[in-house]
Amino acid sequence: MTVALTPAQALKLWHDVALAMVRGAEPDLSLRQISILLTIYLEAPPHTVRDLAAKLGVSKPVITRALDSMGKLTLVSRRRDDKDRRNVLVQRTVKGALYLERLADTIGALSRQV
Amino acid sequence: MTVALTPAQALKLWHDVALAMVRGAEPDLSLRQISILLTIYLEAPPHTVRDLAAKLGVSKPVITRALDSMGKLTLVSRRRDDKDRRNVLVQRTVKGALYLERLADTIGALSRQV
DNA sequence: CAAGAATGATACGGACCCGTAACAATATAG
DNA sequence: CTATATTGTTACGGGTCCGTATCATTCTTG
Repeated sequence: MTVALTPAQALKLWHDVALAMVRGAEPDLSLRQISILLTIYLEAPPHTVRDLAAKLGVSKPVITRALDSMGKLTLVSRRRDDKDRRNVLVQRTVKGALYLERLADTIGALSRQV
Repeated sequence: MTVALTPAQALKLWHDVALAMVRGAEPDLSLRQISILLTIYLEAPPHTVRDLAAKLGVSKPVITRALDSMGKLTLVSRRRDDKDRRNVLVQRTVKGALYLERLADTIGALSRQV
């Protein structure tokens, strides 16, 4: 089943969700951080710093720093790859899953009001 | 006609749109800035600094600074209220309208792929 | 092995944003 | 007219993020 939002519906939904996130108690993640978080949780592992940087079109330090800050919030975690110890594998956490679950509920609920 | 996104659809849509915004050439606006911009363009005027601060649940300086930076990008403009010269009325611009038009198209197109 | 490539992290200088507190301009109340 | 309230802006100290360049570690190649 396809969704097919009209432009007006799209803007209203984006407005409502952005407002809910700004007003909400959750720490304000940047658009880049949210992109990284969603990529980790929606796409198939493994996720390396290099892959994420390429996917987002940003430099590697941007990813490293975003993982630092989201790691402090325990939204993601990092582990060395035993196969190739140069790589770092980015992994999901319970808290990160809960965060996105709440986000999905928010978007879903607001989508019913557009 | 209602939209009713499932949680999985909601996250995928948010992921795709966030990724498009991060990868896009547009200047990266923060979530707060986007909230302000959408409020100005979607809700009925007049929009004052005080009203926007209350609506977003942030302090007035946050609004002033966001208007400064978005004003530099000519996404919004400001004008004194002649009725009460303490007030500042936030106004739309052609460039701001085009920015949101592109955003709406992006969301609309990606919504058809969830 | 040794030399080169690849990966992620760090250093650095600059830009931006935050929240609190003060401020100038304007309006309102007494 | 003076005192008070309201509005938006600015100042300040602190934090975060950016992009570039550099670094340590690890792998690969010859």
